[in-house]
Amino acid sequence: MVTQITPKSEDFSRWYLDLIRRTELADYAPMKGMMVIRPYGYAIWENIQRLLDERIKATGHVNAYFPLFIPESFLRKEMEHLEGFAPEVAWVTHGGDDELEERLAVRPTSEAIIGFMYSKWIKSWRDLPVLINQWANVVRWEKVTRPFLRTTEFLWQEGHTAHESYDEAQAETLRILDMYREFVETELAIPVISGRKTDREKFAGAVATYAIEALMSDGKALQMGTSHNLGQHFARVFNIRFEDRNQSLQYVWQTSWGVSTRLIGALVMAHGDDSGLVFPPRVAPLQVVIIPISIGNWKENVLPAAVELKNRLTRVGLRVFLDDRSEYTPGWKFSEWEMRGVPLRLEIGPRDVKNSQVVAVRRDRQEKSVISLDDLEEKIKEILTDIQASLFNKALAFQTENTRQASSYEEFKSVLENKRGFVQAGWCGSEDCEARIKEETMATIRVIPLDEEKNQKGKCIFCQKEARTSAVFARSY
RNA sequence: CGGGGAGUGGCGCAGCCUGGUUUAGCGCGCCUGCCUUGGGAGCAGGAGGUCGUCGGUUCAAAUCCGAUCUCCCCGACCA
Repeated sequence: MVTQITPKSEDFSRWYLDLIRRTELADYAPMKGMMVIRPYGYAIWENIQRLLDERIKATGHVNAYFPLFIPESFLRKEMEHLEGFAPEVAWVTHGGDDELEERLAVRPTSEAIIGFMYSKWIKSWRDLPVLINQWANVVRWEKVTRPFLRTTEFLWQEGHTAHESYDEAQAETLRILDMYREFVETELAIPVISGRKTDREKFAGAVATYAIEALMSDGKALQMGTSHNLGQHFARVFNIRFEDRNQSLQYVWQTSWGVSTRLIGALVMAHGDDSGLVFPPRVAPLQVVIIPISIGNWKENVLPAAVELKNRLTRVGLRVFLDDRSEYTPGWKFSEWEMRGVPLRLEIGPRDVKNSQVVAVRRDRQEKSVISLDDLEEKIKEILTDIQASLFNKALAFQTENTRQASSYEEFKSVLENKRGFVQAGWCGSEDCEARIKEETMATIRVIPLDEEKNQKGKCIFCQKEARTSAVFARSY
């Protein structure tokens, strides 16, 4: 028997942890909260990087790299920022045996060091906008960790931009938010809700934080990406000034934004099922696995056709693996690759060779179909496109089903207790109501949707006063 | 960081309460050979563990005591 994973329905959390290790996405490192992203998991990150980097560059940004260490005094310049991150900063106090004059923070995020450099680089309105992104690792000493969702060290991209005006910075903040939404929906096949964070939930040092939030299949929400309008907070403390078109000295307006390896955890939790992982073809480490049916002297009768199959598909740019290991039976391989979430499996045996065909089985629906070798490439691409779309549609249907309106606080509590999911309700805007709701239901305001106008406002779900806006609540990771 | 649970070959576990017949055991996996292969095959043989780590009690510690590291669950904090 093969090591089974805990069924998703039985214990979601254990299912998630079992699956990640069993499928070799990641493994625990011996230090608290740290993990190794193994090749199968890292391949997803590489796909995410490639597909997102294209978009970042297409919107005019360029990549650079800033230091891992940030002097303590830099972090102290923006107090709100420091207070927000202080509890989770790792400090370097020694270089070799010598104690440092000033402690260095291992970056929890790079606003401070980038702000310092921007003050050196920006002098004139002609230098603006500065649109820089970096792919990097950051460290946050979290108390509770979970592979991919929250680890002490994680990989991400962080964009840092500087602009002439508030309006321009705000436009950038929203442009990126929408870029993230489009990226996550198109490539990860995960539908999201875009919106603004409340002051309580916003980034330490930002004027406003926007986020995309998705629903995992256990009904809890996960923040998938954030985009911050930093206003002039960092510009003032790092003295990032430019002479504007009217020859007057101005502080720049900044933004910052990021997505992390957490997205890999989201893929697992949004699409996975009891048989294991289910990856959308666009980011799957492998898109097609070919399994030769090993009967008789299959190495002579079947294998050459399987190799040819692999070559044809590789030639058109697909990520293909031919599992020609003779020590495993076809049945074993079927289960194994299903667990690893490969979107499409092609079976080829003597029967298929004779008929110039392959048997295709899609992971999302476990459906078998026979494909003629004559129109192999087009057919496979077609199926992969369909899998990508149907995964998104399935997730969207789930999100729609699990997004509810609450008209009374009783209903609100009951939904969060029994069904979870997103709950839309009126909110008066008071932090007190927000805090009390969290205390009583464990739910937080995930976002205030961007298109507030369209939402029914009515009364605050908690205090019954006139609602200032509609908000989306959920229990979250 | 508080409350609870847990660390025993790669994985899942038993043994611990009541220290010594345990040469630390079982299932899966792994290695070798044969035989199989259209949904996780079978047989035979074999390798692999100073019981998380450090210290203490004892003639004797996987077992009792202390510390520490790590993981999991529930809270407080967070991409």
